[in-house]
Amino acid sequence: MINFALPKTFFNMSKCDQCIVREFSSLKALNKDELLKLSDCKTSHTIKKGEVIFEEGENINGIYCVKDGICKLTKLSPNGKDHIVKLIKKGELLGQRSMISDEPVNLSAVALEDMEVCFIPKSEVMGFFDKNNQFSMNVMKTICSDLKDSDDHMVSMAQKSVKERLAETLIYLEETFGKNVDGSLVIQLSREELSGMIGTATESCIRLLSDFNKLGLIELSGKKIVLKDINKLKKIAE
Amino acid sequence: MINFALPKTFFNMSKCDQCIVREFSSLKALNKDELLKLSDCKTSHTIKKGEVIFEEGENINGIYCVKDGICKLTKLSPNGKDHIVKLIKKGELLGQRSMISDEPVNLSAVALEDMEVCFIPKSEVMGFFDKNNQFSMNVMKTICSDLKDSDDHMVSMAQKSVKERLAETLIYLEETFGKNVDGSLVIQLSREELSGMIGTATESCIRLLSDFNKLGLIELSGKKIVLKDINKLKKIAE
DNA sequence: CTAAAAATATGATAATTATCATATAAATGA
DNA sequence: TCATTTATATGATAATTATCATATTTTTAG
Repeated sequence: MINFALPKTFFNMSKCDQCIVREFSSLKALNKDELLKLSDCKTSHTIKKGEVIFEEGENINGIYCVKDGICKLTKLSPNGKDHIVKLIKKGELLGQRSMISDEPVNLSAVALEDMEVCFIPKSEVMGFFDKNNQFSMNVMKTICSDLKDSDDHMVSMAQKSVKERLAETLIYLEETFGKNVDGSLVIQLSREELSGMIGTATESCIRLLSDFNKLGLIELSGKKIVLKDINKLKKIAE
Repeated sequence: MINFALPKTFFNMSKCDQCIVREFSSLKALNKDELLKLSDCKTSHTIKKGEVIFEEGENINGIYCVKDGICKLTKLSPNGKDHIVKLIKKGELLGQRSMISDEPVNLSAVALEDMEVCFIPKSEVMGFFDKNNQFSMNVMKTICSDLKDSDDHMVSMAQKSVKERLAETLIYLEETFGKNVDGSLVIQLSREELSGMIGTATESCIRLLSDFNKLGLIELSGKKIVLKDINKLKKIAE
């Protein structure tokens, strides 16, 4: 997305019907009138890398539409570590479950890159829910998909070794977020974050990355990770 | 529930508006007319302990309402072990996610006790969906609750030790399914099943149960497990 | 640009967990 | 009933993973 660094006021004025990422989410079911209403009530926000969009336990009273950038959804475990439950990229919505359950969010959202997000108040979304069947069906399908992913993920966490989980996660990152021209993963997580995704100590994660590197499965240069042998990685991940 | 071992035909005739477990599920939103329609199209089934209701990958084309008994929802991991993702008791519905996503089920359902279940065809449920807003909202909230549970569960699996997970699971079993007059857990899982819930080798699970027993946290007698010191167990589970 | 802080890396060691072997107890079926 | 299978239990050992210590590299702030 080209951003000419327009002043925030203008950005706030931007119309949802011209927003391309809308097409990637449940919002694609909204008609012109609904989109106009949406434009009026939404607020746009710039989030800097590392900033928190919302925190576990908070009442956010609406949903966020990610216009640009990537964020992590984390949950603090009693052992003091943040587990990364999910990564969210542009086009996706945040806070749907919380809104429907009428509960505080159970995950924190933290920007991994600079982000542009729009906040849509609950009242507005619930209105679409009542009147637009396709919209509510879309939301429902998204949450169902999240549930399936989460169940699958749970089984991986419970049944696979750390090595298997690391291989699986590296493949997931490449498949979901792609690679740069030099072949390196577009999404750059710190070793600590990667550990927080696979559920392991940071040192163990670093050690396994070194092993993969020595075995020629990946290539490490600074923060960059290149997957060199996806087939072998897939075999490890099973 | 008292069951006089009525012939199956009579059982099939039973009316949904007189079914008490309906009140525990999303179906409570249905009105009299809808319940009559439901009675006509549902089929009732007796499932013996150990029998499979549906299997991962199957297209079930409807949902099951659990009238009596408990079943496990499992997913086969590449390591050959069945992971128990969730336990389902009477009053709950099965197969909602699959129906909404219009996908095969991603979990298998196996009876842990003799069960009575009713099958409701997809066409019927989807009709309620369109016409009864409260019903679809109930389903949505159930799935949202499942998603939250699954995310929480995922973090436990990823971040907690086997000992912590075992303590957590024992408490969950007592809180969810209750205890007998002698104080033992109502739900009786084999050691292998318990291992499949916490994601560990059966021997490790047995060993930890022995440890808990020796520490006076639980009492083992045959298949029976009595939680003797819930506070300490909770502390272990964190 | 440089000092300080943070992230990454690796070694040494301890703790956890899995695996294999084997014994005992319980459940099942003819 | 008894034999046979299956489940539970425990020991010995190996493999995995975490923890602590300490370099080294990279990033950040002044």
